[in-house]
Amino acid sequence: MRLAELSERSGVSITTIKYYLREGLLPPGERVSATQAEYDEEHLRRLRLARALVQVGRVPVATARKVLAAVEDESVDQLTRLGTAVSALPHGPAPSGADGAVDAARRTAEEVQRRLGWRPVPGNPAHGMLVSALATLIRLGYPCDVDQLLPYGRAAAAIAGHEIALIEEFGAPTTQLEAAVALTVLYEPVLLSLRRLAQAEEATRRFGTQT
Amino acid sequence: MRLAELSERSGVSITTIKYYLREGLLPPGERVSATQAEYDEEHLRRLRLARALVQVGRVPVATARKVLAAVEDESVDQLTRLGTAVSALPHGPAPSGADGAVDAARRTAEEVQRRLGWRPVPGNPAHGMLVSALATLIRLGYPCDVDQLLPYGRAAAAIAGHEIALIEEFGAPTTQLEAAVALTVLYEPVLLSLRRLAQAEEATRRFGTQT
DNA sequence: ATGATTGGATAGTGCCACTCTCCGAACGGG
DNA sequence: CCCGTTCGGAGAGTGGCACTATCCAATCAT
Repeated sequence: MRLAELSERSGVSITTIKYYLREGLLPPGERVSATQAEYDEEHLRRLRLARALVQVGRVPVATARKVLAAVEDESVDQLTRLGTAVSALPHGPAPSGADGAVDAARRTAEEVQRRLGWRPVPGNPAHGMLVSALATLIRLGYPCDVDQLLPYGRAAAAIAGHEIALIEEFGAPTTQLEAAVALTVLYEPVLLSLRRLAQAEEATRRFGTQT
Repeated sequence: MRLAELSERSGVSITTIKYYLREGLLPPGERVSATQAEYDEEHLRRLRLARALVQVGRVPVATARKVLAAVEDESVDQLTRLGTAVSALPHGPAPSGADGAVDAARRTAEEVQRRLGWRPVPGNPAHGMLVSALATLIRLGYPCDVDQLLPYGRAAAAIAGHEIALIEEFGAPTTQLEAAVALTVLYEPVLLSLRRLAQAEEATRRFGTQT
């Protein structure tokens, strides 16, 4: 198909697709002549995934390029590709450094992981994200001790189990990786909005009966 | 205290504090002379909360102003203030409109809430956020039927129950509202990073034994 | 008295996701 | 074969946003 059709079927404007091509989010189409290129269903899927990452997942364009590159890199094994792709996703700023709050947060984070029976993964950026968020809570004076966090951890474990099982159902390796990335990013707003809805439900149940 | 001390104790640069004052994130200090103003501990708390919302919660400055204004608006009752504050938080784009995916997403969202026993809250922006995210998943061809979503909903309910109970422990109404906003926003990265850590744990457990 | 500091206002910076505009080559109906 | 249309590509420009650099006059400390 041509650029115009790709644009129509994906709902992404032609100029934006050109921009994505320039930024490497999308591989170039198969050149059929000096000024014409042909795109296939694979391009359409990639474009939709890229669009979802950028718009829904708020992943910066440069980051999305790395993620998609890792998904397609067939030179390494599945688990490494998955790790590379997920590590490239945004994680917020790393903890500032020498700070009492950061030290306390780091200790809490490690204790939580130990209590949940998770093996520590030193290089995981999600760990830095957790420490940074906990340090902020501590600085604001809000409680975030281990007992507070365990319910979150158990909820996360339940969800993750579900997700990994779901991903296993996708056959081809690249399809699995695409699914892993898509589900990791796109279920974030689902989880957060369900949490807010649950909060609203619980708040009205406790604080008031009307409206 | 003076601006300089407020800056030092909060870790926010003087120019940024001035910017926040201009944007209404922080009430002006008490004018002690034509060119001097005095700030108190309340300003420090507000500043730290605003900073956390903007930096960690990625809340736009204009949005943070509305949220903080709702928290301090003592002219209405607690639950309304809470609703206003949380509604002002960012929710991503609303669903596009006339689209088969959006319709299916809306039906799924309502069914999930029904199955979880949550009363439908029509005006809640979190609902739009959920529908929008589900529509994106549907467009990408990933499963997000009711059975997939129920574990997320149950996890969200468990977490929300914990949080509302925690908020009730804060005495003063304004303090409670501040806590509600802070916990809603600042626990988001905590929850998401725990989910990613849980995914990593589960993935290594199933897909490989080393690294 | 006087140099430093303070609070306030205005304009500018840097980043980022697009988007506008132009170009020359190719397609295709007549 | 002709010519208006469409195509892909490339560089510069736009708008939004979170700051930030600079300046100014009043005031404080010595």
